[in-house]
Amino acid sequence: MKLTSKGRYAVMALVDLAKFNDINPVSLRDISLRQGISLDYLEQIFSKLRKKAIVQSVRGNQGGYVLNKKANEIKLTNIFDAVDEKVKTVQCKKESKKGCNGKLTKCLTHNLWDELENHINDFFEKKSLEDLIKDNTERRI
Amino acid sequence: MKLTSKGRYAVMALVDLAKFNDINPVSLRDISLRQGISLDYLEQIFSKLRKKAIVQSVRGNQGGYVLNKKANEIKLTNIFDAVDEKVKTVQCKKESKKGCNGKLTKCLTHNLWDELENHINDFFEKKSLEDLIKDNTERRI
DNA sequence: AGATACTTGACTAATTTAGTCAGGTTTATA
DNA sequence: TATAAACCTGACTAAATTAGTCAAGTATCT
Repeated sequence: MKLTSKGRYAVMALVDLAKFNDINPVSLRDISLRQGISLDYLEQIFSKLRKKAIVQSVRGNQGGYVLNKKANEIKLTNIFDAVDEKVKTVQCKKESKKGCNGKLTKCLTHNLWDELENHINDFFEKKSLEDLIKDNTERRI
Repeated sequence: MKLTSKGRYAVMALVDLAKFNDINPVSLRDISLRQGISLDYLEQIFSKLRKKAIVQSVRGNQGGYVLNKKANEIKLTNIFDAVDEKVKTVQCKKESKKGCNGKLTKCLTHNLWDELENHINDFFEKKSLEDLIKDNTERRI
């Protein structure tokens, strides 16, 4: 059970963006340097974030990205959703009609995995970008 | 972020085992048939469970496996630990001395991933095999 | 015009997963 | 004591996923 770096990077990059988001847009190049994430990879990630209206791009010289909403309105759920980071505990959900493992009944542990998914998603729905920034400035080393 | 089938199967198999665990040990063959999990794969999984003293094996004809503790003493944590299903949110933990991403400071979101790991592990520590069986018999279809 | 920055899509190496396969050993029971 | 049921072990592998890289643009500010 692990988090992929795409999801992790997306969050890291947005925290960075939110922190340095004053008058000027923040360039991916800067984020790349500060966070140690490849520029090409960041571009892929931000393309997705833009499509989901989490950030806005500013083209041209001195361009970059800006948050498209207030930091307290951006939840982890939104970010993970944008970059296709999903919580998957089990396959059997998709084949909705049938039960699990091709049987007619629900598998013995079906409810458990549902609970687990909800438990994790709860966490993602409660945390906003604002929380993360606060957390970070308060506890800086 | 997804659960691997090794972890999922381990839990399914143990619930099955606990359910059919009366006088006789339960054979992997039966579990394999009931749960639709390959026998060879089950053997790998049970070998690990046995090494961690979660189950006990009974050899010979009419042999099989038996729980080695009471169902309420076996937590999901124990099971996942036995089969190396780990919750990993980030790599940077291992290189304990240094910060994250090879930098000197903690990465911006370090605390977040710690919290997430704890949040998930909490769930695993609270759920016991007994809970799962109860859950299952109560809500059977 | 030129620099800077975003945009898109194809491609790929490495890793992980989810098993399979082969060849054992042990032991209850007939 | 034969034998079948069941466990035990380790090596192997195909498929999927991840974590990017690479190339070739397009847009826009100065």
